[in-house]
Amino acid sequence: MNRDTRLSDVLHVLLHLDQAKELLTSDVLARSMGTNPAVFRRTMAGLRKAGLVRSEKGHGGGWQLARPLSEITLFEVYEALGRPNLFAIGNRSEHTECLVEKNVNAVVVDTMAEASTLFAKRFGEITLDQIAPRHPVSASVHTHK
Amino acid sequence: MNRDTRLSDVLHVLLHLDQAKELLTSDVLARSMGTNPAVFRRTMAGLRKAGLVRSEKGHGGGWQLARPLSEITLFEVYEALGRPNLFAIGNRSEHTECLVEKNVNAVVVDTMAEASTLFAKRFGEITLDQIAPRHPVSASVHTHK
DNA sequence: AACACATGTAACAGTCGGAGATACATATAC
DNA sequence: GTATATGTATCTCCGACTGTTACATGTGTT
Repeated sequence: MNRDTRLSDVLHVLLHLDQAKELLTSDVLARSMGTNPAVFRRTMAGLRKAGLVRSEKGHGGGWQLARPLSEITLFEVYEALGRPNLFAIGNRSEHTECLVEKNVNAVVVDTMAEASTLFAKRFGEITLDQIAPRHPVSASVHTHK
Repeated sequence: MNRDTRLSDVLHVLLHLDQAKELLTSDVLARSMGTNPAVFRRTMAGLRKAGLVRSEKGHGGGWQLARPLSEITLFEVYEALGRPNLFAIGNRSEHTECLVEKNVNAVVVDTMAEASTLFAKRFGEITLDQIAPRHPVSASVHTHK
């Protein structure tokens, strides 16, 4: 399956936004993310609704952080993306008459729930400033390729 | 993304195999799994190679357990399937020059590794007899729909 | 007002991996 | 030899993220 890279993509962008003094355009940020502006805006829409970033239209417009990195947890970012599915595995049918299948489903679901809790815990503990490089090497946004 | 249901499918089948006195055919087992014989055989091929089950060709042939449920862990089954990918999320590129991206990738990868360890631990602790219903309600294999 | 610039979003094609389906070779019991 | 079952190759189907194009909306400049 194709890996859903939105979380890591968006984190990357947020850290770059923090290093920037002015607004950065979708065009520039999409390039740093390795994709195109439309995909970028689609992905960032949730973060804007969640109040993590602001965007300005028109001449001189672009994107900026709405809060300092220290006040944004990784979990909030994950939620703002719409809590995308974490797992590639699962049960064929959630509701079944078969007792055997019920037991199997329970084991798989329980383990996934545990893992899910672990994700939530770790992500909730980490604020974005903890991920930012201590001594920013460059204030410029790089481009891919 | 489509959920990979092979693990739960196969567990389901193994528990039914334990309840059966004789060999069960791919046709019967595929029906109980809710799929068709070819998919079933493709999925079970790994378990046969791993020595968890045996299969006999020809008239009166079919499948049987090669070991008692108490000597098969959930983790062994997972391995026999070829350790299918557990997660739907990931990083866009594993190797990058960007320091920011490196940090982000590390956080995501580390958390996934932790979750992966949790899966391995839980799965390793559980033998299949622990999932089997205590008092088998029926020795017959049900069919879907 | 006209224009350039930037975001917002809809609509549709591309991609990748599991799942479904068919065909056919191989092996075994009767 | 025939019926029965597995073993496997080869397609197509499907769903979710990704990529792309097109166009509407809003904003600053001249």
